[in-house]
Amino acid sequence: MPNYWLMKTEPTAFSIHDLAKAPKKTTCWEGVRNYQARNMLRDDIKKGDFVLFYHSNTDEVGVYGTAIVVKEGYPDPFQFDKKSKYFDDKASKDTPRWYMVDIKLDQIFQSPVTLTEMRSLKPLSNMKLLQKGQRLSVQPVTKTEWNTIVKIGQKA
DNA sequence: GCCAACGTTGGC
DNA sequence: GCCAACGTTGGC
Repeated sequence: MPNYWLMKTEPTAFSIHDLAKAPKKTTCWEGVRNYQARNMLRDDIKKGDFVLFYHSNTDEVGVYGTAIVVKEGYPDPFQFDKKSKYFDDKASKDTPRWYMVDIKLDQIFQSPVTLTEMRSLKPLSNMKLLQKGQRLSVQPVTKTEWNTIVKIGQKA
């Protein structure tokens, strides 16, 4: 049984359209530097799991499409790269601190399911994303939440 | 650009 | 282990 997740990105840094243009429409999800999110990337997110692709910090905030996990948690190499902004001198190859997964584009929605719209939907009333102060860039999503959003995204 | 909410750091 | 200071996230 696959699980469902939501991943946030700032589209100025990496958007779903960038993912569409990437080789094999696949990218590694580097740069997550939060322990809770790290634990999910390392332990919980499995190959074949589904991802809601969310744009934050933009004019129209919301879910822009879906992706599939094609590679499970492995050490984020940028933590070892002194030139990277994600470099972490407390991490070593023997004891990596940060992890990432690879995801592949599934579909881009006809039009995004906006945060405003999501707030108005009953089945999403308990969704983590909509709770106050929720900043996690990787979050679990229930199957119901997934189905609700994807249905609207596809229809729109 | 503002600012509330949250996470991390570091002195004690 | 406490907590103030600081940095970051992210909606608006």
